[in-house]
Amino acid sequence: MDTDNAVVERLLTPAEVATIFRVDPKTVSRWARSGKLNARRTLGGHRRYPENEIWALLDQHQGE
Amino acid sequence: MDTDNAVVERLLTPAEVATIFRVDPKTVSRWARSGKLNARRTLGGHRRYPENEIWALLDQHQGE
DNA sequence: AATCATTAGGGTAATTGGGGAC
DNA sequence: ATTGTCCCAATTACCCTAATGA
Repeated sequence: MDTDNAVVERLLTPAEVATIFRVDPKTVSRWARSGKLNARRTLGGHRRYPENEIWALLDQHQGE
Repeated sequence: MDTDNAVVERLLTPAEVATIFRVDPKTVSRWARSGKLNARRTLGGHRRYPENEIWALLDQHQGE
């Protein structure tokens, strides 16, 4: 298994992003819908968020 | 000289697909059973997924 | 042959999306 | 203007056993 260990962007669930920012998961969805947050979709329509983007946004809003 | 380098579709295991979409392997099985995902079968009945299709679906559901 | 991780099933909790409203 | 909460339907996660894969 794992024939080709390509670097795939790791995705976070809405709940995980919500925990990181200390907000409600619904708020995370609002961010995504308003374009503030980039998101992939599962085939069922649930959102998955690129981990590196989340951390980048966290750092970016530091010290404000 | 590339005598017999036919383009063979690379197959991914359920666990690999699950990792890519950040879902449970069972969810991938449900996608296959509902026709959302194309799948081949091992002789024992386990599913294998064409890699190309997986990446295409992941990219396709980008945005919004 | 024997071990151990993975998968297919099926059932039942938990999460998520969407919509609007407060 | 942003966030949290409530509702509902759909999707997904976790539980188990038996079979397959390696």
